[in-house]
Amino acid sequence: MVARYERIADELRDEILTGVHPVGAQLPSEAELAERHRAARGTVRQAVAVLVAEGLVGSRQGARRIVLGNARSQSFAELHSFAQWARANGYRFEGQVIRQHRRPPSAAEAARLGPQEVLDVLRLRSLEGEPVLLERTAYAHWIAPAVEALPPECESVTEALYDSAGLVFAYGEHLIDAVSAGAQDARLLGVRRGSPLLRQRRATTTYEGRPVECSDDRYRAGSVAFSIRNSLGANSLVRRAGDLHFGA
Amino acid sequence: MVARYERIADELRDEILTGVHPVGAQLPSEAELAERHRAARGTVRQAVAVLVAEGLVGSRQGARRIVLGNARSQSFAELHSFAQWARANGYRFEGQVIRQHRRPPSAAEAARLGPQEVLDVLRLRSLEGEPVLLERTAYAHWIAPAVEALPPECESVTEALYDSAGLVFAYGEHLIDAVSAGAQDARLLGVRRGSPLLRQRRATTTYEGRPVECSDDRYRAGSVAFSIRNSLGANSLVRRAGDLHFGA
DNA sequence: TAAGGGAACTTGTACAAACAAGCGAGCCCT
DNA sequence: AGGGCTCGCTTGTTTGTACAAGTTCCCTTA
Repeated sequence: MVARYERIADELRDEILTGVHPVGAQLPSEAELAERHRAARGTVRQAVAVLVAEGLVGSRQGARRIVLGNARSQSFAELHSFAQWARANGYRFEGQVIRQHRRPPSAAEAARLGPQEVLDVLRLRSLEGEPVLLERTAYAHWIAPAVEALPPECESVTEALYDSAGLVFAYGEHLIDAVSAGAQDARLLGVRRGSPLLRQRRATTTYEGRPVECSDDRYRAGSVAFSIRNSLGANSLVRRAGDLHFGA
Repeated sequence: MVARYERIADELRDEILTGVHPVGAQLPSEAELAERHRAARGTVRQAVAVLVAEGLVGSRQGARRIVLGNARSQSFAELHSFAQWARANGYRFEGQVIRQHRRPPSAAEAARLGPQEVLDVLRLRSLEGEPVLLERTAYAHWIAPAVEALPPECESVTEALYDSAGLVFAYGEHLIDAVSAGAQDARLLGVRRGSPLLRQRRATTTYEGRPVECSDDRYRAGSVAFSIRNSLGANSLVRRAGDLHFGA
């Protein structure tokens, strides 16, 4: 059962994406949309709130809402899972475990995942036949057995863990910066040592807030970019000081 | 006049940040919060929705809400304006225009800003005395005079343009990736040619959706990172294919 | 002609009520 | 002891109403 406001949001998003409401144009008023869909104004407001949160629509008191963009914004899953993102965009991709072993957690990992041993996995992923992403992931102790049971060439770890252990990645925190390729990075990604990599460090938890993994993912420069739309009202991406001068 | 739900949100956020509700703990139920603040349930829902959007709180049907994090998330302005971000975080910073001239727009710029001449500004910014950020910004024709009127060592362009022209940057689209430093980048930022830079390309518009600027900002590696919190429900940061194989 | 003052429209905030849906704990039965 | 079930609690969805606040545009007035 899909909620009413979601169906209205889907329909509106579709109209934006197909150009019925081009970029810069005004959206119908809430009253108009409410009548068209035979819904209460509150329901319509929830629907457009979805589009505002996606950055497709701009909204301010007193003025009609306007269309800001017409690019589909992807889901949490696609941000979180390389495989789901690549599949949703129709890319050819592979994955391969290079190394996998248990070890004591680092200080930073212990703070997030707890003091028990973590499962350290080094995974190389390729897009359109070329190596693109190197993942260094530390899995929490309690999920380690399920990860070890996966085949080394497993396409989507996220989906496999859901199927085998019922695990759902629900919340994530991501830190994005640029680093230069180390010796191992360079060898596995097929770039020169010192060449730029886009790094995404992330920590994810289950619905209950239980920590699942910490990861250091490094993308070959030029292979992927992260995109965000924001507005004065609300945004969640923030700039943070790195550790150049500030020792964090 | 601050909205009721915002005051409730502020109070709740404060309780989370000060540890009254530690990470992993349950938040009071909506009914409880409603009674405590003598507000309707809907108003309380609006308040917690703010915190959910900030990534501080996780929410799912049937279960009590839980605290996910306790780091303050910054505002749109701080993401958009280097000066406002640096000031809010108590850093020492400077800015200096290196070069400034009018020129015809590139194809990409013309698509966003229109066919008229743009004002191209090259600006170097430093943090704690070290050069950290190189901004290459193209301002739309209509705002160019106001930008040219600014002093070359202007600290905050965003604020100066608000004061002088009443300009408000309201919506932005950002694309984040890693590139290697070119000759000019290297010289001005004081790094070796080819060393990694974190690049943020952005396009911003006014409230009315009128394009203001396109910019290519390059941060020295290690100086800043971008941070995002997201959840299965909603997120706006997405991964995008770069132009390595896909010619975008 | 230009400035000023509304009036109509549109979005934002707040309240109240009802039902749906999911979670968790405790209870009962085997 | 363990498994299954029910019941109460909690969050999600929807409707309706009322007023506040900001925008837009037209019309009046100087």
